[in-house]
Amino acid sequence: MATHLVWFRNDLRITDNTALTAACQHPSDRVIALYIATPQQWHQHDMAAVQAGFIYANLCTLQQSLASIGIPLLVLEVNDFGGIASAITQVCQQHQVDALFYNRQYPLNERRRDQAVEQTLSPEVDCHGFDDALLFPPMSILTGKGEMYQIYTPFRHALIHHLQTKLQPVLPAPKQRGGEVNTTDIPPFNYPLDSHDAFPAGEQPALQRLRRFCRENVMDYERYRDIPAQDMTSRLSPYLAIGVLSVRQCYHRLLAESADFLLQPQSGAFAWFNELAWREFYHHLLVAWPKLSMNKPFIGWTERIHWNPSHDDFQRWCDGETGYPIVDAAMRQMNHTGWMHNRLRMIVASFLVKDLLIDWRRGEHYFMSRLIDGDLAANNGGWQWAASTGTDAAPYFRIFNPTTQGKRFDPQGHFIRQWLPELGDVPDKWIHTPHQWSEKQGKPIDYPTPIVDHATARIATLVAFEQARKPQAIGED
DNA sequence: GTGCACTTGCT
DNA sequence: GCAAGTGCA
Repeated sequence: MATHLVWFRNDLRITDNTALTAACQHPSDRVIALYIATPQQWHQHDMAAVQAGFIYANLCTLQQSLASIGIPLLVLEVNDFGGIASAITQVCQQHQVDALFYNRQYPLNERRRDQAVEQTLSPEVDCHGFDDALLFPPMSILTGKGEMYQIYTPFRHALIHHLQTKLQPVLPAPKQRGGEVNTTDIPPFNYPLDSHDAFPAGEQPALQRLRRFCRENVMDYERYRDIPAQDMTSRLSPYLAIGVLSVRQCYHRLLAESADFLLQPQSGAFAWFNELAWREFYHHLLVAWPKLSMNKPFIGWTERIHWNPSHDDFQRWCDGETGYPIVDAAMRQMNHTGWMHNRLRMIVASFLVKDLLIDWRRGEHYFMSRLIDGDLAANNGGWQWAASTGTDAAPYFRIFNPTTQGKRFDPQGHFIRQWLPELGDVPDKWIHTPHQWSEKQGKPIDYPTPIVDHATARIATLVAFEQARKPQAIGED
C-alpha cells in the first residue's frame, strides 16, 4: 500500500480529472488531496476578488465530493510560489507520501514552480504530471514544419483532425474508497473574496449548465450569441477557468447532442466549438511564445507605439464613464457581476486601444482584476487581437465604431438600459447617442458627454500605429 | 516557388 | 473598395 497525494490547482473537480484518476488507480492505495492558496501570487496576477471567491466556494464543494469518495482534502495557504516546495515537502513527510500527482499548468511561473517542487521532492517522492487542462498538450498540434501555428484557421483544421483521431474520453469520478472522511470548514483565504449568484459553485451546477446549453441553446448560438441583451452565451467560462469543468467534457457533451456538427460549419454547435478552439489556440500560443507571458506583444513593432498615458481617461473607461453607452454599460456589467458578454469585451477593448489609444496591457490587467473567468492565455489573446498586436492579421486599420457596434448588437438599447438607468428617458433612436438627443431637446441628462470624438480618435490612432510601424519615415526627406 | 486565405469591420 | 503582408500547404 502506498500513499498518493493529489495536488489540486486549476482542476477543481473529481470527474474527468486525469491526475486524480491516476492516483486512484489501485483501490488499496491511500489517497489524500491538497490545495494551496497563494494570495501574494494571486495579487501579482491581478486575480479578481470574484474569482478568488469562486475558487473558495468551489473548493468547499470539492472537499465534500472528495469526502464522498473517501479522500480527505488538506488546504494550506502560502504567500507565493516560492514557499510551495517546502510546504509540500512538509505535507509529504507528515503523511508519508510516496507519490505526487498533479495536472500541468502551462504558464511560465506555474511551470517553474512545478519544476522546483519536483526537484525538491525527488527522489523520495515520485512526481507524476499530466496533461489535462486542454484538448491536447501544447506543442502537439503543429504545422508541416513542426512549429506552432500562428493563424487560427489552419490551427483549427489541425485541431479537428486530432479530435477525430486521438481525443481522450471523459474519465468518470473515482470509485469510493476507504472509510468515512470527516470534514471541517475551510478557513477563508487571506484575500478579498466576492461571490455572485449567477455562478453557483460545484461540478453539478456546472455540468447541468453544460448539458442544458448543449441541449437547448447551442442551436441558436450562431444567431444570437452577439446580442448581449439576449444572453445566449454558455456562461461556462468561469467553470472552465478554474477547472470545475474540463474542456473535454464540453466537447464530448457537444458531440453527444450534435453528433455531426463538425460537418456543418454553419451550425450553432460549430460556432460554439470555435470558442473552445480559440481557447485551445491561445493556450498553445502562450507556451510556444514565452514572451506572451512577459507582457510583450506578439508583433514587435507595436512596442514603439506612443500610448496615451492619461490616468483620467483610463479611469473613466474602467468606471464606465466614457459617454459611449454600449462601452459604459459593458464596463458596469463587469464591475458589478465579474462577467462581461463576449461581444462587449471586443467593443470595450477596441475602444480603450483604438479610441483612447491606451496601452492594451492596462486593459488586460484591469480585466483580470475584475473577471470571474480571468484566464491569462485567453485574456491576453483576446486583448492582443483587439489591439492588433497579436498573431492574427487583424489589421490595425480595422477599428470598431462603438456607436455602430451598439446599434447593430443592441438596437433598442435593452442591454444599455439595464446598466445605465440614467438613460431611461432617451428614446430608442437616440440611445447610442444620448448627448445628441439631449442637445436637440435642450434637456440636460445625467450622463457624460463622449470622452473623445470617434472619427477624430480613429485618425489619431491610425497615425500612431503607422508611425510605430515605419519609424524611419519620420523626420526624413 | 506558388497560390490561397486570413474571426467576429468601416467609411 | 479598403490595402498588405505573410502563414501555410
